[in-house]
Amino acid sequence: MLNDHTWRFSFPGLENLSPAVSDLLNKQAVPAVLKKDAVIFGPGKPAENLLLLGSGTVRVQQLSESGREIVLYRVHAGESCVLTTACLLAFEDYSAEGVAETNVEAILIPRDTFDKLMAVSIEFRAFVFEAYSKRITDLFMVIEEIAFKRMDIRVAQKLLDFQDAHKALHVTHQQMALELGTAREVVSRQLKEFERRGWLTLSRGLIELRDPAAIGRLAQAS
Amino acid sequence: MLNDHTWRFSFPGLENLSPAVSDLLNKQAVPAVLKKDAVIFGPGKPAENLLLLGSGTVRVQQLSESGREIVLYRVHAGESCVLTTACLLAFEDYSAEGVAETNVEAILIPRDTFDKLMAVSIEFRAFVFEAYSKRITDLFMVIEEIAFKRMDIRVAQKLLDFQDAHKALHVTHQQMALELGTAREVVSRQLKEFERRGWLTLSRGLIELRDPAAIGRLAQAS
DNA sequence: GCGGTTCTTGTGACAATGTCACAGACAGGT
DNA sequence: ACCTGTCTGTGACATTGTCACAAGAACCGC
Repeated sequence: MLNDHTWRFSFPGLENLSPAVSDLLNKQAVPAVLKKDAVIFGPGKPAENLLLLGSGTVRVQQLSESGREIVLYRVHAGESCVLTTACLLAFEDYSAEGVAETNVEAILIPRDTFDKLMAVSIEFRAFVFEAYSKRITDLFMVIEEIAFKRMDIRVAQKLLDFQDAHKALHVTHQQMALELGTAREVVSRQLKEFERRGWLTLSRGLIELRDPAAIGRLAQAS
Repeated sequence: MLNDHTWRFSFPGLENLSPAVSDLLNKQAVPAVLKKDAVIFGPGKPAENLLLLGSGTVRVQQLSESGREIVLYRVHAGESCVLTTACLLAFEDYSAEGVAETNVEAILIPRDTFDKLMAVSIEFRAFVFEAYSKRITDLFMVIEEIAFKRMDIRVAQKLLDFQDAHKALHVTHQQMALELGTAREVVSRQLKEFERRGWLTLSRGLIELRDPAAIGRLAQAS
């Protein structure tokens, strides 16, 4: 599916390119496949290409010295991973990394092609700037959450966000803690408290929501 | 100083523009002066221009519903404030705002001139992308700090960062708390503890460092 | 099955941080 | 001096983070 030029239909932001630009993109872009859990960029791994995701998701997370982590945001199909070009281009050492959360089909755009596209296409520029804006607002939201929001509310929100079609979550407490940037014990305690209230039931690697409405009411609380 | 075209010498990132590009910039850029404490952008204040700071600083901060705040980063002379164009261009409601921390001399670049410059100048593109990268890494560092670092260490670091030539800080505890995204009482307690150890002396609106070396040792601690 | 191993979860004790309610201290104006 | 608003100090308590450790559950080889 990625070796012809149909892949670009996955990118709503790139629909209105002029034929010449479209052509350039088709000629220079390199399809690639990344395996689940591959580290796409990270401390000491400079990236040379802009990444466009055709399928799958990439998780961007921050590591701390003490071993704790927090998920900053996810890049989904149809979006570009601007960090690979911009953030890693020059700046000081920081410890964010990007990991393929599933198998990923992606398009690599080399640096000079990227630059050419920025020069010739207003649509491409809009596409890139939207990506940047989205990432920055994502980071703002993360900061707001960790700096100002109560942990029980954040746990409740994650439960609702991550539940599947059967109101269940196949995650460990440790994985929840990583999402929230806190310690596993904190998550365990909150979940246990929710279980005590009858809002959910816990088993190994599985959380089943029994009263999503109640959880939702907590998640709404200021 | 801003009504001729000498202002551009303040911007190291814009030194190597070609004459034609330089000319465009000189013709279209609009000098402006912003008073101290002016709100440059914020919730419900869309901005239409890219801002280049000739002098002064702009503080970008996040507000919470509960009234607490945190400083995200500062824009200094010679830098561009990318949020004014990109972040506010479309996205959902968030509550960051930019405030002139001093009187500010700035250059406004209208949206279409900005776009033109992005199209024609590789140097200008590099300038803009560096600005974006810097902001994103700034935000990463803020997240790392508030999520993973101990408060006593963060207070110690701020003391060293903000001290003047006489090892003193003319700030209130409330202002320190805003920098750190915490409550005033927490800062007061930490400072009192430092005073007890003989590291500094406290008086109303003034902190005088007595043993910066000791404070530095704490600031270094993992 | 059985023992060994690893991953996951539970828990208590304690430290660090955040919240709330006040009181007192200080500076400036009148 | 008095009033007023701002700034600082403090105790009590709630929430969150850290540490140490134990118990359960899944998995594997045998």
